[in-house]
Amino acid sequence: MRLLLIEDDQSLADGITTALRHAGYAVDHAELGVRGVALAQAARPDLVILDLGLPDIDGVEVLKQLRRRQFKSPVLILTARDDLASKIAGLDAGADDYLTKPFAVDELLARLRALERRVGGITTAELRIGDVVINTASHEVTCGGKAVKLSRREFALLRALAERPGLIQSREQLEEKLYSWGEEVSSNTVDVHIHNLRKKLYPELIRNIRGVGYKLENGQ
Amino acid sequence: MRLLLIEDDQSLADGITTALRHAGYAVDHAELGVRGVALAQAARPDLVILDLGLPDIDGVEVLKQLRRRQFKSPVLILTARDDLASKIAGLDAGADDYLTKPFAVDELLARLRALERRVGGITTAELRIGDVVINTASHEVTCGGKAVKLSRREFALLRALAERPGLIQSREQLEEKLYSWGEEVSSNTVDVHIHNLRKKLYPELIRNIRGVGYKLENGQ
DNA sequence: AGCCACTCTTAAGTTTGCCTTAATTCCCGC
DNA sequence: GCGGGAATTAAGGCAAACTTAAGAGTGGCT
Repeated sequence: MRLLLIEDDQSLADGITTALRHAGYAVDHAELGVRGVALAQAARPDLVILDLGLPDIDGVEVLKQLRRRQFKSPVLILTARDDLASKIAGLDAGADDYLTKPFAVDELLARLRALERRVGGITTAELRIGDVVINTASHEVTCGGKAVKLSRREFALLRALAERPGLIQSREQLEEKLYSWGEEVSSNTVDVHIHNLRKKLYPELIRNIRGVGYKLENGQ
Repeated sequence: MRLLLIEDDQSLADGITTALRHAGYAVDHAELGVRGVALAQAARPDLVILDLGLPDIDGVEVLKQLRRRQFKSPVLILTARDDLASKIAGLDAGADDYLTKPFAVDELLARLRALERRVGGITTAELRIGDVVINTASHEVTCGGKAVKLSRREFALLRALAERPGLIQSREQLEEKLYSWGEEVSSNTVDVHIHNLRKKLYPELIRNIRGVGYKLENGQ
């Protein structure tokens, strides 16, 4: 799951970024509105967090530009506690949710999950593939009822596959979902994580199509 | 993946077309707006690349006509660098992305992939020829309900044929669709794959026209 | 701050399965 | 029947995928 954060306050941005990365998101970060618009088009994030109080362009204007360019991913806006006017303007311009500063990171994470679900058309926080159950909120995974402990990357990978069961995704596509800009890997990392997932769950769960990519069996 | 290019500049169109073919797309090409609208309805492409500067109808008008006729596939528009007005008009008329000329082919390919991804779940990724069903997303093929395991090249070949049922395609044309630049083969590879496909599916599916090429029977 | 545990990335070695090649046979049209 | 395109077959080579292990990096705990 790829996410774009448009936020000028460096320390706040750092905090959010690390928290989100820990939660398994690939996070891109822009400090200015113009850069945010560019990044949104280049990186095609699944979610955007947009601070309305940017130093260059007004945040609402950034949002309008995005929507005008057919950018469809949900946008969550961050506003100051008392800035009701721009909050409303933001929602009118196509924001999907808002959060007033200051906020708890857990709250942010919860809202993001809700947004993901809303656009994915999914109603529960659980993904099921065969007898593997993935809880996207608690990051818990069970296989045949037994809890399985997955690391961050393993979880992100499994989830990326589970969101589109049956669909084949290439290594490159999967890497895009796991890694932010400047985090790119240059090895067979995906292979290794796939291997570890197969070991922790069961080998037949993830199938490889030689020369094409990986997919999850379309769970019965 | 089937694609329609509406572009009047012959040399540009040729360049784009070959690049796209090598990237695995089945490309139809129209030089005029009217013809583009007709082809879009006849060929049902999964993606459209539309140059806004056409000699007959205005490109934006083409797009409006398409959308008015319930044409749902994503459309990427090509504009001159400075023609901001028609770019915006294009987006408002239902374009999904744009690219300003001149552009690098890689950029175009990247955008197309992004568009595919965006609509990935929406477009039905199934081709049917008689009782052979080809799922391009999961690379699964069934023949009379039974799953058949195809290798990458076999799948690509079957897909190339199935995208144009009834049309005779020469070995050279098929090779072009299977191999990218610098991968050319110098033997009867296509023959062999055809043979294996016939064995795995059924012999009558693929017909040879002596001296011309191969075709799929126009599914009953 | 320092230590410990855990995870991630890299890279090398191994396995696997597919693709190409090419030789041979088949068959269609002349 | 003859020529040439098409079908068939089998094997070797090769690249993709798998496996393993080690070292770097990270975070957590005391």
